[in-house]
Amino acid sequence: MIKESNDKKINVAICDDHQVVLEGLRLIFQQTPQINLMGVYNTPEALINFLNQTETPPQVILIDANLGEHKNGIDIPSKVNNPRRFRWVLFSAYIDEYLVFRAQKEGFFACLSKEVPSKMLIDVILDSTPGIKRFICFPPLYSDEKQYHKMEVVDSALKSLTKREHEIMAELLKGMSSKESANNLHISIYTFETHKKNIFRKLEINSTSEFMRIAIDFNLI
Amino acid sequence: MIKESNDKKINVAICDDHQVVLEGLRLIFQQTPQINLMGVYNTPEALINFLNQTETPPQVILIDANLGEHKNGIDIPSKVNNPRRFRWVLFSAYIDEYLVFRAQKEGFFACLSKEVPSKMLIDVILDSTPGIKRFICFPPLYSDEKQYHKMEVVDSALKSLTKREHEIMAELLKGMSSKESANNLHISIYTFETHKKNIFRKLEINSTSEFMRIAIDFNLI
DNA sequence: AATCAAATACCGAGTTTTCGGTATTTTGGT
DNA sequence: ACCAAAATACCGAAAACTCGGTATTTGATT
Repeated sequence: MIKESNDKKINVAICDDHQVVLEGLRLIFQQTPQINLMGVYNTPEALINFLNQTETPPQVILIDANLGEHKNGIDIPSKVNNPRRFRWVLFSAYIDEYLVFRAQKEGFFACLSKEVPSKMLIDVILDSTPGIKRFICFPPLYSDEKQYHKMEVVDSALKSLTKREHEIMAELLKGMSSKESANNLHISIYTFETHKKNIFRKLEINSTSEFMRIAIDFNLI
Repeated sequence: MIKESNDKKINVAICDDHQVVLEGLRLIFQQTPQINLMGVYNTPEALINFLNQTETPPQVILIDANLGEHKNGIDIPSKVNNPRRFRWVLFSAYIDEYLVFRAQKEGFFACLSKEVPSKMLIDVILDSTPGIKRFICFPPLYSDEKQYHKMEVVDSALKSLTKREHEIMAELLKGMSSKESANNLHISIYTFETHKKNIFRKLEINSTSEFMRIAIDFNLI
């Protein structure tokens, strides 16, 4: 699985839950002399384990955004010791403003759609030498000031929610009435509405439909 | 791009908007003697064009569910002349009950998650000989009677919606109030509510949250 | 010219949600 | 044992939504 790094090749590790992508990338990288594929992982745990233990670290880590079972590649750097040792490249089937927003916050070097030709992927990996600071995104995304504000509000709001508020959110997402939801959680409808009110205030919204829309836009579902 | 069919190899065509998947599958199939890869397409249009014109049709067509820009691989068979000439295999990053439900309705032979190892993918393709009728799904999904009823209701309801009702739906999905939505469409709030009422009746639901939930479950968004 | 589906608009009653309060109990940490 | 945060519960008024009606206009088809 793991090869020794040799010469001046760029050492790369990849993580994707799709076997064909993994095997495809392996074959593609094998045909690229400048790249040395060190490790191929299909779960974030396996990758994190490798990164925290290896003595010959990769320069670049190519990681899929959607790793199944609600796991997101974007959360991986923060779970690795000294994540800034590596150049993280996010590789995703679906790219939207919020994904790019979070990728930048988490210190990713680039965010690429899986639609890009493999040549571009290789170029980005090979360009990933120390010194380059600019965040690379393809296809490029535009987000206006209003959108950016909303992303910041939602992002920090979500982090400030309590455990119970998260449970109320999960209940809201089922699309039932407050009465039903309160019953499900075995609490008074008043309590449910209070939690809801607090969530809405933090998210700066004022209706359940708006909440559902945010859930869609911000991948809460 | 297109090779002549030779001997007893299974002729396969594939369509996926992700370049690395396409290149990966090409390399994988090249290493599989029983498979002859006839064509590789990154848009449904290119695939449909090929299928409607070729004189040496493939036996199996491997097609990605999500083809970007709201295009879905599931809709392709119905756009091809005599689609039952081919064995359609759906290959998707996300699999849920509704996807499988629709795949079966559209006459797909199998529905596979992209998480499956390439060996399984190849096995399914090679098993795809005339005579086998059973629908293959991996990972297998269970859906109870209630879920199935809901899928049937929603599926037929969606087809019965008028043009305007689709526009009202799109507006609903924005998560705004009826007043705002009616304004956006330049119609009276009464009209908007009437359309909404009719949509709800067809979908057998009675709140906007429930509608949003359906939109999520049934990929209306 | 007649017909039918679709789109438009309105009414009213009952229900639910939204949101400003206040207040008590439970829980976790120092 | 104390403190602060979290979770619980309730009130009331305004707003919004749901849903049963009815009814007119528009557009396409026969």
